[in-house]
Amino acid sequence: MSKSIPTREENYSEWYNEIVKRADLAEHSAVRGCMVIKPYGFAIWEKMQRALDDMFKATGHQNAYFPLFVPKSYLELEEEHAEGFAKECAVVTHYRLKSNPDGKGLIVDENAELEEPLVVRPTSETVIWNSYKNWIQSWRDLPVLINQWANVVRWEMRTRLFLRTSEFLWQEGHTAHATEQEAVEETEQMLRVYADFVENWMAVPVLQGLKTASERFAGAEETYCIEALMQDGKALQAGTSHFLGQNFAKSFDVKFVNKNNEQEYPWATSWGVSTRLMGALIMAHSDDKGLVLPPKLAPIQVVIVPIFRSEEDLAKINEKIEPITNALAEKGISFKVDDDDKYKPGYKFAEYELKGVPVRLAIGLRDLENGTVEVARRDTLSKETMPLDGVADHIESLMSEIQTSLYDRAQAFQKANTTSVETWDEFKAAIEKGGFVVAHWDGTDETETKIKEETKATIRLIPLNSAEMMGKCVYSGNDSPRQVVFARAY
RNA sequence: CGGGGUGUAGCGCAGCCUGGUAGCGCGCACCGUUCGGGACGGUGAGGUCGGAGGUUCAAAUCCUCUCACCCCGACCA
Repeated sequence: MSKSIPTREENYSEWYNEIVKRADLAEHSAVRGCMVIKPYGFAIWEKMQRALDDMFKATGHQNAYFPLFVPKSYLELEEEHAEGFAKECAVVTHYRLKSNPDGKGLIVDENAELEEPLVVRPTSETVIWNSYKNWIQSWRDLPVLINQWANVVRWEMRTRLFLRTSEFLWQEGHTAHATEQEAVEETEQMLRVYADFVENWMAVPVLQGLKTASERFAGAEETYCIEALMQDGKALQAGTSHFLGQNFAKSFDVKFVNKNNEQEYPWATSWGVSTRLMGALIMAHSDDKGLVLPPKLAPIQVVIVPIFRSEEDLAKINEKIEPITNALAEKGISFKVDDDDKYKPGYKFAEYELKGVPVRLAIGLRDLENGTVEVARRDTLSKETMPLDGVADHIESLMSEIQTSLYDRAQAFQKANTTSVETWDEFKAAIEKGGFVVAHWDGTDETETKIKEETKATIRLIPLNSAEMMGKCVYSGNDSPRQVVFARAY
């Protein structure tokens, strides 16, 4: 194992790949486009899941589970949805193998073809609405507020660990409401939940807004999104929340009887975030020494490295460590004492920096004499020696300080890399430089496409609640009612 | 799917051009000395050379096919 990883400056994507590998987050599997999430990486995902799940429950949702397989005929029912996902579906056509009569191994049993092919879910709107048909009859059955944690498959041409894999883990919320207004409110509420999570747990600031028609989820009336800015100046869609109108209700013939005994189609939403958030987390905070994790999502918040020569030294040091770990445990702060004698302290320091552990304590014989301990912060790489007394309290406040500091740093970066432009030349220069570019757009697909072709920049979002501000489209010069946010994106 | 590249020990690589007993560094195991920013010495284990087929007395090396991964594009959370 070489000591250093490429710097962000040298090669950003290689830096990213190395962090994922070296911090033990994930690795490529033998299956094309799929990844193995390793225990340390999965521990972070589990923390994300826990926080999000609590937030979903707090907003009245319940978890359920729907099948992995979607009958092809279901997928076909909502036309735009079908068209949007058709190109990337894995399809199951047979249900049995048999031994190869011409040699060794197994072959598909041609006598075991399914009457109807099953699609491995790229998303679950269709199976779920097929169930909702039975669940929803009266206005009293509404709203239906369901979430599921699941894996989905989208057969991607080019994959990157966490950012885009053929199979990925996510949650998908699927709700049904009696009125359009209620569904829109749900859509917006869940977007705020996502923004809250990403900002307050991941310490990554996001922009919130609406997607343009071309970027909209297949089958949605409106797609809301949160967008985060990565350190290389590219945008990353971190979560989406869709207002689905009555499209799926109509396609699956789901109706309810309202208070006036009239048949109505319910209004739908769906919303999701995925293991892609892991990519956002990595790219938002990490540095050339490795991963940097916000305390709220770090599997190990504090690592304690005793510095010792003999077993006797270690025993003496452990006497001092024990009160600290007891106090940390009481405060609910996770820790690890690494007294492995195989590696030297310097090696351990580098290793835990690579893994992004927010705080490191080092304590040796010198400290025993002085009644001190060395406290190091991963985010600033700063160290201080402080008295043993009160160190747990200090760590507790460090946790929130680091959490806040990471957010502030990311927000300052976002601010510094958001440019407002008026002219096409300014626009091209700003896109080339990277970051979010705020500009007027005439609202046409044609202009959006032209801009994408010429600069590779896409409209990341139309900011929510932005005041009308007349101007001229940066590309066409036509009238534009408001500014939108452009960027090159992942 | 197009263009470029890479597959040889757990990891990183040399060897291939010019066919002839498979090597180096790191890691791993054991022993000793070390231990406050990636320690050192000694001994040792570990490889159907990505896979299949072909040429040849002989293939990591030459030929064909195939699979996987990486980088750059088109598609996408």
